[in-house]
Amino acid sequence: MSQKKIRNMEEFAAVSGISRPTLSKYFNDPDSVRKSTRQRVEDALLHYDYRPNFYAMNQNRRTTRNIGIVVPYLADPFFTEIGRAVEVKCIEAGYSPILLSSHGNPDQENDNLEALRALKPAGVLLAPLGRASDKGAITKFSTEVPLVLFDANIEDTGEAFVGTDNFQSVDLMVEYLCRSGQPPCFFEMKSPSNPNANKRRQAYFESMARQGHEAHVFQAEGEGWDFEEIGSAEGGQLLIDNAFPTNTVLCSNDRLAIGMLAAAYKNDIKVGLEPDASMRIAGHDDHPFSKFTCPPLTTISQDYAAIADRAVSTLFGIIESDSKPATRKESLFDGKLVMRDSA
Amino acid sequence: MSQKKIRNMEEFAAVSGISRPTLSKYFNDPDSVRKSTRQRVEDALLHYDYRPNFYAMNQNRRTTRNIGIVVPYLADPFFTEIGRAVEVKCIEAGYSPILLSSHGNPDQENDNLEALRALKPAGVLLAPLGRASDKGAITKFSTEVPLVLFDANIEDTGEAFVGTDNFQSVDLMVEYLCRSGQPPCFFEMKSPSNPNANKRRQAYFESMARQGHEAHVFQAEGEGWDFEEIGSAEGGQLLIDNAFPTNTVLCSNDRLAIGMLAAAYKNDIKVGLEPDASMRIAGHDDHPFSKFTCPPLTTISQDYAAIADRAVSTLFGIIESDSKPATRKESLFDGKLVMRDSA
DNA sequence: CAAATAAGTTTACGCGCGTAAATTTTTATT
DNA sequence: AATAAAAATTTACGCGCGTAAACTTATTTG
Repeated sequence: MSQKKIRNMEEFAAVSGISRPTLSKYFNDPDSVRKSTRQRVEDALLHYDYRPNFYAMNQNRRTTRNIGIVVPYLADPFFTEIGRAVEVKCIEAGYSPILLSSHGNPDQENDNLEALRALKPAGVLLAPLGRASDKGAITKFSTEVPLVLFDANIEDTGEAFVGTDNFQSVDLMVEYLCRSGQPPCFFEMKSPSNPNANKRRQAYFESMARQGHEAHVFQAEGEGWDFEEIGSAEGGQLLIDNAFPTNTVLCSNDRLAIGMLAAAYKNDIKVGLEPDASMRIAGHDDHPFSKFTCPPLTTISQDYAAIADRAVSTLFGIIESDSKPATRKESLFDGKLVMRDSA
Repeated sequence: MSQKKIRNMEEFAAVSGISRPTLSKYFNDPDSVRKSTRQRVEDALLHYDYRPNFYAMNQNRRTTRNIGIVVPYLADPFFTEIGRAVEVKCIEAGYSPILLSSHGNPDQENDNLEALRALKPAGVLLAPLGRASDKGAITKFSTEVPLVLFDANIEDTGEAFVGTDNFQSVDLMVEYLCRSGQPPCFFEMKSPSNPNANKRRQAYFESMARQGHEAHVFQAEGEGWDFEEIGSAEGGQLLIDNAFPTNTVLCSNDRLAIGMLAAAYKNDIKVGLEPDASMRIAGHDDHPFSKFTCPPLTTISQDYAAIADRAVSTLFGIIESDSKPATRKESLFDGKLVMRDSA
């Protein structure tokens, strides 16, 4: 590495013996120059410490190579993991992802979109808060930037949606629970922020009807994203009160189930498949912690990899064709049953 | 909001009746212009949709208002929360934080610093991976950008370090455990990536000596960040083998403890303070999940808020004085004992 | 090997804003 | 009201790079 500090592309052109416009082409897309030229540039890069100025670079570009990724709540490891999966796909495609969290707050969600707008991103992948989301703001944003939703759907918003088929996944779970023991009750939040919750309730009803069982839905009060706390407090009370008409509870998501399991343990209510257990509890999402609950949680795993892959490839399809698709496409992937010990 | 689209500051100057240099001053620091002028700008902003171009703005600035925040592993809610706390402090101070995760990978840590370097940030707050970190790269980075370390210390690297006083916190826990029952054994990973682990082991030795008890350290094989898995597999085996000479185990961190609790449950080893319990297990960090383990985990809570506050204010002190401190300062905050049911 | 095509070079302009210097206007002080 | 000080305006330049047009050189093709 030479001592000489390269101040700009002009200087790098001088020392490398390659014209500035060609260097500019190279940095925008190394494959857009001849192989021998690419090699010469890369040799020079080994000798001189130069990188194009990020700000000057993006100023005049029609479109940057930045991709915004917005998740509703990064402190939830489920979103950390799916966010990361999306991030990796973007990097692989040669883009620069920027991961933001809305922290469960619709104002923050809008702030995130505003911040991204300033970065003039090539596209944005958004897992919206759901009910609390400012649909108008998102729709407006979508007119300016290619937008693909994932995880949670908002009708007619964004160019496409990618997520899990809740009807398939819940049916899979209900079918399993009915086959292996008493039919499940359904436990969820009364005003779920996430639209998947509504789909899952509806799927539960339909599936129970198909199985010829009566549906029983229990709804917890409480707002926000402290699902474990709500599951523990309200789900626990239902357990203590013996309020569930069957011995099996399907929770709308793993975090509620995790709270409920903690409450069951605390109240000496044994959960699981063993003969001395009095309850079965199941969840949905295969949260990273579900392996380590007591007992380990039977749940549905979402196909992270497939969702991330499809979301990203859909967005890049739009970006690279430079045209919005005629129809808004929804891609749903199947969940898989993860059988552990809790149900 | 007027229909007319404002394309740049020039146009906004024309419609608002304020000169462009004054607008430029305003956008750099609203308090640098007269109150009446500020009001006129803000009135105009209500009528016209204009924001300075992010890229053009940062191109010629001596220093941007971007702050980099790097945490080792965002899928660990502990880091998500402390990262968020730091982020909020930066926003309050009028800066733009950018949160990045190293995903447990030193190459990624270097990539993150490289990416930040391109953004010419005013400063960076780094929670390093620890042992695996590329100390040379971080030190070099530190010569170019004001750098404050937090959570995990690397000797002589960065302008300052802010974290928890492991000697105080571990002593607090050991003292409590000894007072309330049998003295603790110590369970940790053999090659801990995080330097806090080494401090905690040493603190355990010293504290046990002070209490007049023999120290017993058990080390799990295994690399990486799958702490729960390691705690469950190796800690569980130790439980089954009855390898611990006392009935009390202090885990180096909560995530190991969470895994160990899961293994104890699976093997019908009752953990807790009740008469029929055969083991006590404690952790360190007050991981967001520790409230929901079975039984709830007795642990040490770190003072997130104080650490975030001090780390940010230290960095801003350096940025605003535009001079590196003569001596590298280390700020350590006390941990608090969180008594739950596991020990 | 000539013609056709692809790739690189030269030259030149502009993006949107930071910033400096000289000047004018507004506000504060006596 | 006269003066000093502060703030805003006018004018002007440059940052580092994208990009376009005209031209030259290298590579491919038959």
